[in-house]
Amino acid sequence: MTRTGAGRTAPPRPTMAIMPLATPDVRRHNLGLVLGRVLEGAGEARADIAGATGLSRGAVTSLVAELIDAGLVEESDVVAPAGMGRPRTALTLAAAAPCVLIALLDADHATAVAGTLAGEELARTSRSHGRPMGDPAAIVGVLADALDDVAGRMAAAGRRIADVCVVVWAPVGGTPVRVLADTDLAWGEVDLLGLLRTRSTALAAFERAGGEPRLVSDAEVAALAEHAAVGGDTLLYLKADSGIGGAVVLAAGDDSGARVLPAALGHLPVVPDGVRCACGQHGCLVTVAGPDVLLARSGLGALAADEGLTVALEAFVTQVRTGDESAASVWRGAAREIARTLQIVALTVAPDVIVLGGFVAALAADVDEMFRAIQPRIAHAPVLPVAPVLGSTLGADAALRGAQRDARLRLLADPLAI
Amino acid sequence: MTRTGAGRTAPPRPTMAIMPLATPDVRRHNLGLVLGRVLEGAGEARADIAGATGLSRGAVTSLVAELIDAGLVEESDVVAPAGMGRPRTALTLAAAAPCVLIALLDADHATAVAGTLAGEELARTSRSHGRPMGDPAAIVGVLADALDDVAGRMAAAGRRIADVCVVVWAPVGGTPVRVLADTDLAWGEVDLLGLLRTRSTALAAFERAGGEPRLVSDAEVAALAEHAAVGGDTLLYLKADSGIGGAVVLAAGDDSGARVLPAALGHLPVVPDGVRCACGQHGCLVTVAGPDVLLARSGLGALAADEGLTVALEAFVTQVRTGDESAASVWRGAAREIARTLQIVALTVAPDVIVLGGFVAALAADVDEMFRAIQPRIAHAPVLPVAPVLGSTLGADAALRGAQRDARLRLLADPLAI
DNA sequence: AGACAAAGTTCAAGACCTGAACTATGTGTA
DNA sequence: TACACATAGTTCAGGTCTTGAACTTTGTCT
Repeated sequence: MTRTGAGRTAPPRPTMAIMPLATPDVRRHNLGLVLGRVLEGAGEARADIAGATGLSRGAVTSLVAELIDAGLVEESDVVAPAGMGRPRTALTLAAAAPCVLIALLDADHATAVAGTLAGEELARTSRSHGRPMGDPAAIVGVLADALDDVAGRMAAAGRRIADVCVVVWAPVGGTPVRVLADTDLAWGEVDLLGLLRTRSTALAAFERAGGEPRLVSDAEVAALAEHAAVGGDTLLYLKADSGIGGAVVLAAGDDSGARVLPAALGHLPVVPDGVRCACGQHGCLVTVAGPDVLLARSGLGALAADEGLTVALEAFVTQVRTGDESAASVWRGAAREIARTLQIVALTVAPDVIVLGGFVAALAADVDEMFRAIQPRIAHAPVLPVAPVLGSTLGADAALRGAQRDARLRLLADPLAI
Repeated sequence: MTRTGAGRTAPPRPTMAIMPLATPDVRRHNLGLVLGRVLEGAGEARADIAGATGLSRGAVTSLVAELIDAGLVEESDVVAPAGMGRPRTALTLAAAAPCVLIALLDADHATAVAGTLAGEELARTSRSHGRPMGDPAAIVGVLADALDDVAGRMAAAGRRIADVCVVVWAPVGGTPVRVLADTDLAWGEVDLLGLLRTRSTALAAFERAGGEPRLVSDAEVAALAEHAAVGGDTLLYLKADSGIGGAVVLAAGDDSGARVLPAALGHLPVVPDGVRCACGQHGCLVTVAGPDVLLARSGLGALAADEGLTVALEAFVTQVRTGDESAASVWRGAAREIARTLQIVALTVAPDVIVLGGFVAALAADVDEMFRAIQPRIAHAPVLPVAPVLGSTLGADAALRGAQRDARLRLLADPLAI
């Protein structure tokens, strides 16, 4: 043991980026506010927006006019059913408004989706990539094809591309951001955006035009989608598919200030001196509650090998829900460990809600029960309600919807830049 | 096990409090920006502020004039040593500017401190409260006396009170905020602000004047102070005095958007099926690394009973640092558990820095070493540097300084309301 | 004493929002 | 059919703020 005083040093202080505000910043903010209402509400009129945002009607008139000029908003032909007085003119996202591209890489598919700023899906291409272990290049080729296919259809429809977001089923980090050495996917550290840029003409064109594509992990955007769906200020998300991941969403009042912390929940060492994990630690959550472990213990390993993980996990869930005692017993053990993990994290971030995604969504009630059972006295204080553990209702599209939401929040910060 | 579908429901969605911006909001923001520079910099002139903030010199002139009118800023007589040209007129916080009151309750003292917005200490009163277990009312009386004493001195000096912040050595939460059932302090759930209001004329007067006193836990404000001192975007703070607490600071770019999550690190159940803890769980960190456990194991229990916890812990640290093998052995075990706890939390919030406060600050290098030793392969990816574990350099005043900083950040959001 | 340099002030111009007056466009009733 | 009424949307004067350039102030240097 060393006992030298300071020893190591802290990272450099980030430059105090405190910016002054001027009148144009007000305009930008309010434009985002108005456009957000147009996207959110189903055909709101100017008067509705004024009421909802607190802006004066005069200001809304001017802001909407600017958004219409920018080609983002249209006056809908459909005049809302009025009561008395002049009928309201419903506002909608312009039919030819720029779109958002999401490229998603999950356990066995490469999917590209184009959507409107409001989250409506315009086009989708999904291809099985066969999961060639250890070779990101092959997978990237499949993803690039899907992306270019969707981008081509958008070009044919006369839509510009406002944002590109690449979602990958693995942890992500660093600057510039890249896919990290992942123990589940068996990749090394990969500059996925860089690889994709060389294969996808659409991505290359987007970057040449000054766009800045983003790379995110599926857990963080899925958590964002769950937060939008279920609410709450602080949300803890745990997802189990072929591995276990998670994220914490902290919403600063409104959603636009939301911050997402990716959390490596699957590799939380919850069993001291437990089984050695591929990540190098001992007793990680995946070693006691990982999908492959559950399948092997409940005799579904062969099915997984034949039909794939997704099918096997569905079978497992069915067995548990139909009362198969063997499967139920395996699941009880796993649910206990998941509940313990959630408890540990809950003590450090105090979530208002906990959401389970992936195949555990259907079994969330069990985890909720166990989670409540292990609450310490201190957390039972009446003023601090225990967070409910909910099953995701978003299904497989959670990550996709979250990525779209993420793109939208980003673009609303400066609508005229779209 | 129940398997009913949804089962429980999520908490109500917070009302989307997205506010429109108008020109007065710009003014408020920029006033805070300028006042912040005056507080931060040592006698900066208008031109310096213009350069640092990006505001035009004309705007700074106007903003400073308004702050001077409000009695917050003064032109210092001390003209800075100039080179060429007209000498700069240094700006400082006004000599009679309103002050901030901090009332701090720790393991054995009740302390009240008055400070300027810049953090300079104006008055302090500290009294031993004898720690009468189970009786908050007696302690509150001592704290109220200290607070009123300091407030009286401020009144005599002609200072208004801009903010009152009560810091308590225990977890805090709920709405309205209160001290939670705490296992270390042996209190129940206490409306500390309410109790204090009935005993302290200063607090009652402050509230009558429209002020909103705050109640925070020492760990969260101490974490804020450490963050200000050491930097980084995400900071994980663990503090061990008579108990173990912690907090996570997330700075959204600049410091003013910082968010602090109180974390009950001492009650993280890190040893499954371990010793039963007073909180109701098993194997909490305090049961294996709590100060009283360490003292008992190293034969310092009697000293603690005689001379108090602080003295005994100092003795323990000295023994460890001077190579007493018994103490060192005890500490090695505790340091290992602390490092494991930090590792678990680090996997969920990915801090840039970890800071240890309390008596472990002096032994941080050991924890740092162990923390690095248990990093899994995945975290050794070159793009994700392992967070350094640093010992606090702020000492016993960390919570106090953090509370002052918290008050300042709050007041800078609307300087004219001061 | 006069040139020079930098700090600080003043003010016209422009960007925005508010609030009130005004116009547009329906429904309900006589 | 006509007229009152209610609600949506527009226009515009007034007020708040910042910018940027011209101007004043107050020193040092030659």
